[in-house]
Amino acid sequence: MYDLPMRPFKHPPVSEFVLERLLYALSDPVRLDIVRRLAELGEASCGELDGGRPKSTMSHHFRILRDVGLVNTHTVGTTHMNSLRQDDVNSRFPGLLDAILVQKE
Amino acid sequence: MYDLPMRPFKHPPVSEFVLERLLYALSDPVRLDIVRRLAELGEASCGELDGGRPKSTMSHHFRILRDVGLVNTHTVGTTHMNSLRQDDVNSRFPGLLDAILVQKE
DNA sequence: CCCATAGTTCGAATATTATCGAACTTAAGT
DNA sequence: ACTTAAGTTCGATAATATTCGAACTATGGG
Repeated sequence: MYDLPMRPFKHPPVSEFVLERLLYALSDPVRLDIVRRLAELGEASCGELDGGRPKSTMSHHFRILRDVGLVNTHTVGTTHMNSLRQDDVNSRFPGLLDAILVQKE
Repeated sequence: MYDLPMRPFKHPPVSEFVLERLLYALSDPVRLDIVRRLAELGEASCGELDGGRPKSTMSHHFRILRDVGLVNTHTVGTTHMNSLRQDDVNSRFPGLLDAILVQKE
C-alpha cells in the first residue's frame, strides 16, 4: 500500500541469487576491485571507490553489484553507503567469496 | 625448434591464470554446464556435451574454457577429449572450483 | 582412394556491455 | 530560497560476445 520513504534500491533476497550472475558481476575488473575494497573497508561510499572514473560509470557498476546480491546500499544523508553482503553470499554459495577474496590481486 | 606433431591446442600454464577471466568463462550457462558435466564424467568429447547445439557454437565455448585454463583437451583419433584442470585451478585458486561445483544447479 | 566423423575456422548477424557526458533528483548547508 | 554535494538516469557510442551456417582439416575405416 504505502511506499516506504525513499527506497531507490532493491536488494534481491538470498533465494534469488544466481551463481552465473554473481560470477559475471565479479568478472569485471572494476567491480572486482570494488568488492575487494569493500571487503577491506567494511563499507564505503560510491565516491570513495571511483578511481577517478566518472560517477555514471561507477553508478552502473554498483547497480550491477546490487542487482546480483553482492552489495548492500543504504542512504546516509546524500551519500550511498555500500557494504558486501558477505553473510548472505556465504549462506548461498559457501566458500565462493573467500576463494575470490584471498587473492591479493 | 621443432613443432610437435599436431598441437592444435595451447593450454596456459598455471602461472598465467587470471581470476577475472576464469570467472567470466564460468559465468556463461553453456560453459558452466560443460564444466559441471566434466566434473561428473571425468572427461568427455565435445560431441557428448553439446545439448543439440551446433558444433561451431560448442567449439567456441571449449576454446574459451581452454584459453582460461579450465579445460584440457587432447586428441584421440578424430575426437577431442576434454577434462577439467582441477588440480591446476585448485593450486592457483584454492576452493574456487569446489565452491562452484557443489552447487547442484 | 573415397567417404563419414569430429571438430575447427571464418564470416556475418545479433545482442550485451562498458563508458561517459548531460540532465535530473535528493539531502544538507548557509 | 540558493547552492553544493553525491548519485542516478538517459542516451549515444564503441567494444565484445554469442550464435550459427558454410567451408575446411584431420583421422580412421572400408
